[in-house]
This record gives sequence, structure tokens and C-alpha cells, in this order.
Amino acid sequence: MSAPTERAGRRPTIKAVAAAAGVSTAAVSQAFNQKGRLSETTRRRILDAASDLGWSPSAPAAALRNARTRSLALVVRRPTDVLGADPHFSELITGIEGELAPRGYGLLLHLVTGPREENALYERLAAEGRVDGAVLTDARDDDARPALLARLGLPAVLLGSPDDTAVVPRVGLGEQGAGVAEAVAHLLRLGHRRVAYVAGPPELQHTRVRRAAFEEALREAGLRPFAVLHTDFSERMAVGATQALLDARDRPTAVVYANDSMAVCGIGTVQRAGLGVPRDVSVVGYDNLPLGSWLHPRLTTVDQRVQQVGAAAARLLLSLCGEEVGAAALAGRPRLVVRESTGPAPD
Amino acid sequence: MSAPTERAGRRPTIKAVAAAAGVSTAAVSQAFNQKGRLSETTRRRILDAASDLGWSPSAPAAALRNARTRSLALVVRRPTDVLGADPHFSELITGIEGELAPRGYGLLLHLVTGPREENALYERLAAEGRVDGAVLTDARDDDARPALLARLGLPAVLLGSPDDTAVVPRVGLGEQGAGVAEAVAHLLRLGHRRVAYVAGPPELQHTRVRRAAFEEALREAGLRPFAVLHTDFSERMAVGATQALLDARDRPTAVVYANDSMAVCGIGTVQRAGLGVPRDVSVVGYDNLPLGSWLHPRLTTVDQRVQQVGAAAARLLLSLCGEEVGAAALAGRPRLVVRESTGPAPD
DNA sequence: CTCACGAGGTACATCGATTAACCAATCGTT
DNA sequence: AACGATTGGTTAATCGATGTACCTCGTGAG
Repeated sequence: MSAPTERAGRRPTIKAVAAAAGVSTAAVSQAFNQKGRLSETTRRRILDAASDLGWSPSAPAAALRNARTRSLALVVRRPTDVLGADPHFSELITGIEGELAPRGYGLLLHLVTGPREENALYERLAAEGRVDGAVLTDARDDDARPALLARLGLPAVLLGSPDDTAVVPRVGLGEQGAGVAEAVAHLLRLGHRRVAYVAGPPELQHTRVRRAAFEEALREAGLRPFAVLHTDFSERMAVGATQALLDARDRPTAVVYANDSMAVCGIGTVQRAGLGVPRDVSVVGYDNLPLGSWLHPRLTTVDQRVQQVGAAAARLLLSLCGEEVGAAALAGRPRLVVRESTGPAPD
Repeated sequence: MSAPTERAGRRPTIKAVAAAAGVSTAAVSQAFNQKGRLSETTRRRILDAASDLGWSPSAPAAALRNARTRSLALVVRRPTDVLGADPHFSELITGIEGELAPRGYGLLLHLVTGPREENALYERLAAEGRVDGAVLTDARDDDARPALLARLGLPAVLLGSPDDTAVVPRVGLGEQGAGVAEAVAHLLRLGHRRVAYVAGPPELQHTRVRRAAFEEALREAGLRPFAVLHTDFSERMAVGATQALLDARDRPTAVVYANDSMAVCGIGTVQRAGLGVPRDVSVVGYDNLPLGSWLHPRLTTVDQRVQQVGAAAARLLLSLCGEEVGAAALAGRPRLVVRESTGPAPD
């Protein structure tokens, strides 16, 4: 009953477990890592002793020894203004965490306000050996991050980029355009001819992909965009763009937004102008955030399965970190979800 | 130019820096930790060498030696149904991260679906020594977490609880009721007499506090609540509760919701029933999420300064972890933000 | 009876940073 | 001139887990 090394408040170490099981620390380690050759009885005795003491191997010690921390980084860029795409990240994180948790991995979350800060953060995370890899979101033109992470020797996965050969693997946004095309087709079927697009920041790659898809879909029908306006995803610019469209001569009868948050702002702006959605103006979003279905009218949007994208990114990154993961591809491409914010064109 | 220990892709260690600066590794460590006695010239030479090599002390090694990881845990409980309070956490995280980042701390984020899973997670995090402390959100009745964390020797801060003596410190929600009282007063001034409350889960402590404040504020005016309905913060129950209120005989002319997400669902439900907000029904939220000001009508809500709460929690927790932080108390109590979703009572 | 072999473990160096204990100059004092 | 006090560092032990190299039995074959 008298534990010789019982110091209050101190976590048990591998030594305590070894002593309790009457073996060496090496044996304990082997029992936990399925490595050496231990008899089944000994192994069980060790595991029992460990669970009695409530012991798990110290993460820092194991990380030091193995040069692997079992944690991944996600850096979220949040401009000084409130980022409209916010709930988007909640969804993404949910998807990522769903894959990490069962494997005992942790997610280190950081918020930054700009590219300079973001890069400095990666430098520090890598230099300190705090993470085994990173998820990069919102691929930009001439994105310096993949090269940086490669130089730092940190595995990374890039989201929001067309699939092409590159320094780091990318996760399936090759068919982003398909969702937008479907949205345009839907609007055309409803008789809309003056359709505008409120896009994100031009330096983001998915902005270009979606914009191109938008324009192409109209061109195929022999039409041209009523307008394409770029924003920084802020509420201010979403409202401003919408207002500009409403003020235009022969205003558009339908507006497609690059994400749901802006679409919500757009609906508000249209209604505030005394117009009806979808009676006077139809609105389409992109993301399929839960939020969209709370509103009246419920938002018609493109479901890009953010959670699945997050999960896919996590699996890919885990495999880059040498983890065994069943390789399940991304399930399905973005699809239009028709709800109430779109209707027949007026007149 | 020939680096003797240049192994490609390998991060530099303290040894490399020591060699480059022509000192011992101890000196390097001292230069970084302001500990020993080093001449200013030597210190600078070391720091220069370190920055040349892009070296930062290995987090796992330092954590092993110091028994401190410089990272904190935030466990978010996300019921299987989509949690309405979601953007709430984005705000909270922003507030927390704002305090952690400048001090080189990391935030380890985990999502769980239930209490059992949550407790197991804390056990593991503590046993593995992965974090120095944890932020607990949404205090519940008979909350087992403070005792658990105390037993595990992990510093913790509890959010969403009235301030009282306890195992772990709590962060300023003592005046939660004030915001609700202000909201009720606002509605009474507008002539409302039939006011209902859509609350959160009864086991959450802030639910009780706010509910009590709601009832008390009405009682002082000689009124009784039209109804108080509990929900689990899901969209389904928010919509259901609202619908029930609308279907009632002499339906309420104003509804106060326990958070903004539910208020948004509520507005949608009212409008879908062919009624106007605030013409027929006034709506008040709680949180002051950005979302609220995007809608039409803009949401009247109680600003509980989630970001500041997060920041305060982080500072408190950091100080519990032995970090020096200027003790800035939580600035101001929750305040009502009057916008467009409330108006004069009908009739 | 002796030896090879395999099963089942153990001893010890190691990962990288930190720090207590210690030592070598240099300086000021009387 | 000799000695104590300072300044400016260094040496070596340590944190906890891991894995290689090694050791010690018991057994079966020759």
C-alpha cells in the first residue's frame, strides 16, 4: 500500500507503470507500441497496470523522441473586418476534427490577420516542431505558402485550388465550377436573363474558377453577365455590391453570390430596398451553411460539402504524415440545393 | 561555406546555434530565456546566430523539460444535431486567440458530442501532458468538469456560470441577467404586455440566470411571462417553440430568444407564417453575432461581448498557468443593442 | 552432455532544451 | 601583493519515452 514515489499531484510516468507491472520501462513502451516481443500475459499485465494508474505516454516526451507531435495546424485568416466566411470555418473544422480525433491527433488552431503574419506563424510552428503538418485554405495566385511549407519540411494540403501538379497536394475543388453552372442553368430555366455575380477577392483561385464557370454557363446560353463585382467577403462590400446592382438601369433579376454569408447580406439589402426575394430578385449562395435554411426565404445555394472537404483534407494530410488511412476519395461534386430564394423572373 | 552538420531537411538544434555563435548550448538557452548572466554582446551574437539559422527552441523538448507545453485546450461540445450557437464559438475563439498568440501559446481545439466523451478527452489530454490548462464553456448544474480538472491537476476557467466560490475560477457572467432585464424594459416601453421567452437547455446555468432575470423584470412591472419554452439550441426546437407561440390564443407580441441563432430562426418562422417583424411580433436575440446585422430587419439583441469574455478567460487561465498578465477585468456588462426587429406593440 | 537457437526481456544511449552547480578570469581593496 | 567579490560563462544531470543491442533462460538436436 505504500507507494515509494507517491508525490501528490504528479502525473505517473512510464517508470511507475513499469514498477507496478514488475517489468522494465522498455517493456511498457513495447506493450503500448506493438513493437518488441512480449508474451500476451505480460502485455496484458502492463496494460492493466497502466490503466490502473491512469497512465498515457507523455506527448512531449514521445514527440521529442519520435520527432512527431501528432498534431496538425489550421491557420485561419481573419481580416481586420469581420470575415463573412466565418461559419464556413466551423464546418471545415468539424470535418477535420472528425478524422483527427479517432486517431489521437490534435488540431492546433491559429487566427491571423494577414499574409505576413501567417507566414511568420508557419515559420515558428515548424521551427518549434509544434505540428506535423498544416491545412492551408483559400489558395491564392502565386501562393507562397506551399513553397514555404515545403522548404520548412512540413507536409501540407491546400484547399480551394484547381487540381494540378504542385508542391503540395490539393483537395478536390476541381469541380467547383459545376455547382455554379448548375445554379446558372437553374436561373435560366426560370427565365432569368439579367444575372449578376458577386465574387470574392480576385486573388483567390476559387474566385477565378467560379467566376469563369459563371461566365461560361451564360455564354453557352448566348448571354453575357449583367455584371461581375469583386468583394473582400466583408459585409460592407457585399451590401455595397448589391446596392450598386439594384441601382443599375435595368437591374438584374438574379444575383449569384460567392458564399452564403454574402448572399444573406444580399437578401437583406434587397428587402431593405423594398423589393421582394425572389419576387423581384432571385438570390443564390454558395456553401450551404446551416444558416441559409433558417431564413425566410430559405436560401437556394450550392452545397460544396465543406465538412467532407475538411475530412478529405485531414485524411490526405494524415497519410502524408505517414499515418495509415483508408483512402476514401471526396464523395461527389458540389450540387445545387434549390430552396425558396429563387423563383421565376419577373415581367 | 562547408557546414559540417548540414543534413538536408533537418531542423537546426540548439547545438548548431551554439556552434555558430561559438558558445555552449547553455548560453544559448540563457540568451533566449533571460535567465543566466550573459554579456549584452554575447547575447546579441547568439540571437543573431539563431535568427540566421532560423532556430526556435523545440517545443516538445522544452515541454518535456519544463513540464509546460504553452498550449491550452478548448473543447467545444457539438451535439449531433447542428448546434445553433456555432458562430458564438468563432467569436469566443477569436477572443481567446487574441491573448494567446502574442505570448506564443497555442490553442488546441477539440469537438465532442457528449459529456462522456468530453471527460474522457480531458483525462487523455492531462495524462499525455498535452496542455497546460483548459477553457470550459457552458457551465451546467452539477458540472463534473471542474472537479475532474482539479483532480487531474489542470488549471481551468469556467464560462457561463454565476460568479461564486468554486474549484475553478469563473469569468464574469454574473451580470448576464442585466442584459435580459434591459431587453424586457425596452419591450415594455414599446407597449408590449405579452412577452415570451425561448430559452436554452435547462441544465445550463446561464439558462437559469437569464430566465430568472426575464421573469423578474416582468414581475417588477406587474406582469407574468406569456410563456417560457426550453430548447436544445437546435434549429428544430427554435422553430417549433416559435410556431407554438404563434399558434397560441392571444399570441405574444414579443419574443426574447436565448441566443441570436435561435432568434434568426424565430424571425424566419414568424415571416413564414405571414406575419411581420416587428409589425406583428418583436424579436430580441442574445449574443450580438455579426449575422444579426445582416438581416432585414436587423436584429435587436443583447451584446454580451463574447470576444471580450474569451479574452478575459484566456488571461485568467494564463495567469493560473503562471504567466504574467496585466489583470484587466472584463469591460462592462452586457448591453442591449436596439436595431430593427423590435417595435411598438400592435393594436 | 553440449551446443545452437529462439522466446522473452532488460540495459542504456538518445531525442533537444534547461538549469543547478561550478569554474576561470578580471576587478577593486587595503 | 594577495584576497574576496563579480562577471561571464561551462559542465553535466535531467525531463519521459523509445529502440537497438544485448543478455538469460529453457528446449531440442546431435
